[in-house]
Amino acid sequence: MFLPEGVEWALHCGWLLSHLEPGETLSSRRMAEFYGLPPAYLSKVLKSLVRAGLLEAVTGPRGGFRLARAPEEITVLEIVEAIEGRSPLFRCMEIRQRGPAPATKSDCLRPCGIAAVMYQAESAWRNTLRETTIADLASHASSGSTNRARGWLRSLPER
Amino acid sequence: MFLPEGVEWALHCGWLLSHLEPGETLSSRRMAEFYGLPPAYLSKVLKSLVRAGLLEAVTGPRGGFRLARAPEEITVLEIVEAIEGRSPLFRCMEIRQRGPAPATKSDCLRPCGIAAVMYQAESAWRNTLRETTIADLASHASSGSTNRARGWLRSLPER
DNA sequence: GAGTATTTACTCGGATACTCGCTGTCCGAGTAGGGCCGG
DNA sequence: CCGGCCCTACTCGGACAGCGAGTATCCGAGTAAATACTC
Repeated sequence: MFLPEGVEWALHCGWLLSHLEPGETLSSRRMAEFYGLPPAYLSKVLKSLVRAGLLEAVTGPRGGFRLARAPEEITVLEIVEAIEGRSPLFRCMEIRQRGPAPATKSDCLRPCGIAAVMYQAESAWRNTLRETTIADLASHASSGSTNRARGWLRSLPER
Repeated sequence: MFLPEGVEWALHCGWLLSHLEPGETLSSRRMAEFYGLPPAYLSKVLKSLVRAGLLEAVTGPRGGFRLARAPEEITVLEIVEAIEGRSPLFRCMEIRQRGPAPATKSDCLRPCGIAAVMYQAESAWRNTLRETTIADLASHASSGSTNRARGWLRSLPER
């Protein structure tokens, strides 16, 4: 059971978009080229980010995507949830209520110990992802990676 | 993207097996009956736990499963990994090495910031699951649940 | 030369196939106990 | 009544279908810029 591959793509693209000048956009086609990804599917992934309000899309020539907010205001968790969905990793099916000796209604007011542990672990996972923003990714990236991205962006046909 | 449903089943069955007397076993059929689960598929799930060394299986009449270790020595994480696999939730495809401006070998000695965050979050998730054992689940369970399980176990045809 | 209508090329957006893993099921090998037969 | 043999019933174990989410792709609507034409 893996996270969708699009999550990784979305995070990398978010990082790349944070290196644009204000107001500038970058097309899905360019990003797919930079990372060697299938353009059509990447477009689908980025569309999810637009729906979630994390990216803004500009149609037409010289159009593309840009961050809808400042990089400091976009967390890794938001991007993950935009692609993967807000549904919990662990879904309690309440099997304790089934069978010949089902749990009573009063017992089920609180989640069972198993669900509690799973929810707690998932909360730890989400909290870690929430503590990192796109800006953090950019500031902690190696200078080599940053220079490569900026250089490639400048090499694109201007305007 | 959900965790396999078998994870929940395995955890509940582990909890139930911890209520057996030493040396006693409980068949897959009985457990499926108790939780209202498809017997064949539950058997498949429990088989994974045997492969992982968490459960012991006894074939033949009056056979079944029992915990391979003391409940205090079996963590929730071990059960999850036995079903779901030891592979990480996030799998870095190293897309930074692809495209027209690939990352250099020296840059890739360390994981990129994105992979680092994902691994850190996953580590937090696993650590939480590792801190809880089957014995903890049993001790924190409501008295109602415990009594229901014990009572049902005693109601089974003896020997 | 300047303004304008047209063409063009490029973008995102939604609707449509394909693949693989989780879900679900089945039947076979093996065993422990119970029953039957003989002494 | 007692011992041994056989048989049955029940268990786990591995191999075989079905479905849904993720993967991948295509074409259409819309737009901004560049172009060509007219005045």
